[in-house]
Amino acid sequence: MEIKAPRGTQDILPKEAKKWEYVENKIKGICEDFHFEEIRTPVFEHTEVFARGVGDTTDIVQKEMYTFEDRGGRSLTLRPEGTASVTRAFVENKLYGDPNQPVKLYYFAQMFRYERPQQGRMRQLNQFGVEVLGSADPAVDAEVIDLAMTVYQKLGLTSLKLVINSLGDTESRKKHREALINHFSPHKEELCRDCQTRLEQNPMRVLDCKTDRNHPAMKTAPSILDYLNEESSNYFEQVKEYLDLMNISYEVDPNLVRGLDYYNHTAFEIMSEAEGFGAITTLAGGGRYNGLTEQLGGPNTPGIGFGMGIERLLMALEAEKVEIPVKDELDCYIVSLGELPKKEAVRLVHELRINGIQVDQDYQGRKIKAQFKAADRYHTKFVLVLGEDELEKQVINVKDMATGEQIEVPLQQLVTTMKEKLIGGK
RNA sequence: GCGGUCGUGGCGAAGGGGUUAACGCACCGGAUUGUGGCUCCGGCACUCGUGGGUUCGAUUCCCACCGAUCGCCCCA
Repeated sequence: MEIKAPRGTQDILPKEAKKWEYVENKIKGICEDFHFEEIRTPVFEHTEVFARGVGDTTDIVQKEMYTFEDRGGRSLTLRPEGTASVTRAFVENKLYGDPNQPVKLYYFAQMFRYERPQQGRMRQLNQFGVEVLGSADPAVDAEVIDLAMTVYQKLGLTSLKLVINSLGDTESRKKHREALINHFSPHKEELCRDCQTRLEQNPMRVLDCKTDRNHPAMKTAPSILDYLNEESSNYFEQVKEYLDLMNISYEVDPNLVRGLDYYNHTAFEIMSEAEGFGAITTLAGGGRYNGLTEQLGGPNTPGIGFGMGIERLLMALEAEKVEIPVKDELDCYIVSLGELPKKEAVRLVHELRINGIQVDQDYQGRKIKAQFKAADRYHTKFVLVLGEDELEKQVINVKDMATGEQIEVPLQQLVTTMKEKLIGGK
């Protein structure tokens, strides 16, 4: 075993890929119901898109990016998340000028983060995400949260927890920041090393530190909710009101901070509470980012979105033992015996297929018994047996694998007969 | 980036310094000149993760590396 997939990457084999396909289709249908449209952006961007967008002090930018130089000396980065890319595309393509506002977008995309892999944490991961740009209506915040919750619920998950918080606007955050620094500075030496640097760079993130969660200063730390100015506070109240109207239950956690710099106002996270889910519980996270378009050189446009891990979604479905319906059947399989019948089989397979009938045949030189076994493994509905005798009579034996019944059909009528049988059987 | 556990055929899994590496599943062939799901018989590991060391001899002992897995940090 010499060549292996790079660390933190995985192959999605057909059996698993069917589940992905099911989940993706289901989600796309929900996006259509919510009137979101798909956007596809490049896998890599200029590094500054993320450095400026996501924020220099974040873990993602500081230690998790796949950054490389291309042959022209440009610094490029494989996207670690979706919001910065979509916002860049929004600005670059002047979607703010589109008469249809807000612009409601969704994406399925691979993300890349250089981390130590473990279950539910890959270096190449898949996210579904949405971004709404161009509206500062709190009903949009509620809509976006509703979309995420709807996805999980329609897929069959029940053990979910929605946690929300408000990070306030710039003014509120500034005041809160000062309060935090004043509050924690006397205890600085007692905090963990990470928190000591966080205190300087992004004091808010001290709040969701797990190492220091039991430090007495944590409990008395100033809550952002007490520092929201009237506008921010009203905004948050309205978001909650809309959630209430839709009967979406949530928990307010003033320590929910989110790791990325661009967030303000609404922040939220959806977690799984399913048994046996391991250490990782976050299924999706998102929030509002009203200043981001400006940082990426566009006009000031409000935005909100979330990212949802597909790997984790599938894990959650498994943890809750939700059955994913996958098709594992084959309409027809031609068993041929001998040289001439094999030639005729090749022709027949082609003919059936161009008539929209699913069919396969043996390519391993198997004996008849083994061909039947193969057909059985494929869960074939009808096996079509063609030997020298049939060929001479210009007929083929059609065997219904469920009942064991076998009938003789003239080759010329095979397509029509099979069409009838398959439509009737569905 | 840090710590624990692990690495034998396609899969699951025994073994243990000595030369033929159990067993089960799957697969292929036969019993049944051309018909699946049962039964029986037979076949199926030039590198026991990779590299180095100890030894007359290593898959088995030691070291390093790689990978997987669980946890920490952080997040999707």
